[in-house]
Amino acid sequence: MNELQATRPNLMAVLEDNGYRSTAPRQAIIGLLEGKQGGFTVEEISEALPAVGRATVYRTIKLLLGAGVICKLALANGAPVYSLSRVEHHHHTVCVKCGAVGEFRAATVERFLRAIGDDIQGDVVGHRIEFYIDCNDCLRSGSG
Amino acid sequence: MNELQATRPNLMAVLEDNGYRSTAPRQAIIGLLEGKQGGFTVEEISEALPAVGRATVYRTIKLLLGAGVICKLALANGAPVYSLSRVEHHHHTVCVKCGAVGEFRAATVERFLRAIGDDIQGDVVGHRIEFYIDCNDCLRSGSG
DNA sequence: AGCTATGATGATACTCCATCTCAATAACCC
DNA sequence: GGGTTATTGAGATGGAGTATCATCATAGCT
Repeated sequence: MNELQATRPNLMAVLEDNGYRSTAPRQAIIGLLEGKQGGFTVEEISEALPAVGRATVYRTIKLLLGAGVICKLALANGAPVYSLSRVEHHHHTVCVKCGAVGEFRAATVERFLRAIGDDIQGDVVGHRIEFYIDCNDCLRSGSG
Repeated sequence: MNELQATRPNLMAVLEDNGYRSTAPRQAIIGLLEGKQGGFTVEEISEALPAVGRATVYRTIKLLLGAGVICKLALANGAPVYSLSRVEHHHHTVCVKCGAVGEFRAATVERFLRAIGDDIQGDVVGHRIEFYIDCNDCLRSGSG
C-alpha cells in the first residue's frame, strides 16, 4: 500500500556531506529513526536513548531538518511530531487518534498549487498542507 | 445555531450565546480585536491591555477559537498568530517578512480538497493549509 | 600511531508560549 | 440585596526548545 517506498538516504552520510562529524550519539539517533515507519517525537527518542542528552537529540534533529531529510509537523492538538522524508516534495496525513504520520504525494497537489497562486496577493514562497485523518488502523480497531 | 453572517459577528454576543459572561476584561480584549485588520499576537494584546492578565487573554482567545470566530496559525518560524475569521471557511496567507496575515477563499481549494481525498488512506477529518508569501507591501517597500 | 584544532556532548539554566491553581472578585438570576 | 457560580489576576507549573560551558571525541595532519 505504500507507493512511497523509496530511496531512503543514508542519514549519517547526509550529515557528513554537510560537514558534520559522525559521532556515536548521532549514529544512535539516526539508527533509531531509520527503523521508524511513521512519525516520532523527541520524547520518544530521548527515552529510547537515555545515554544521549536531550540537547543533542534536539541538535541532531535540527541538523536533519536543515538537510531536508526530515519534516516537522504538528498533531491536531499542536504537539510536535517529526517524520522521515521519503520523497522529495510531499505532504502529510496525521491520524487524530493514534498520531500516526503518513506521507503522500499527489499530482493534484501540484496542480492545485499552481492554480491557487493567482488568488493570492503577493509572491508565494512556501506553503504548509496537512490532512488530519482517522487512519485505517484506527477505523478498523476502534470501532467506536 | 450559526447563521452565516455577511458582516463580522459581534464577538461578545457570540460568547454570550455560548453561555459565557460579559466581563470588562473580555470586552476590552474583544474591542481591541474588532479594530484589527490582519493578524494579532497575544503579546500585542497583553501589552495594549496591561490591566488584563495574560491568563485572561489566553482564556478569552481560547473561547473565541472554540466559537470558531478566530483562527490560530503560525508564522514561517512557527511563532503563533491569531486572526479574525471573516468568512466561514477560508485559508490564510502569512507574509514571511512582516507577518501580515491575509485571508482568502477560493473555490479551487474546495475542489482540490475533494479530489485529494481519494489519495489518502483513511477518513479525512480536517486539514491545514497555509501559504507563506512576500506580501505586496513588502515587495514594494523592501525592493532594494 | 600520535597530536591537535575544532566540532560535539551532556548537564543545567533559561526562554517562550501556554495552562493550571487558587483565593479574591464580579456577573447574573432570584 | 443576596447567593451561586463563573471569572479574574498573580504566580506556579509544564512542555518545547535553546544557550552556556567545561569536558571530550573526531578528523585530519604529520
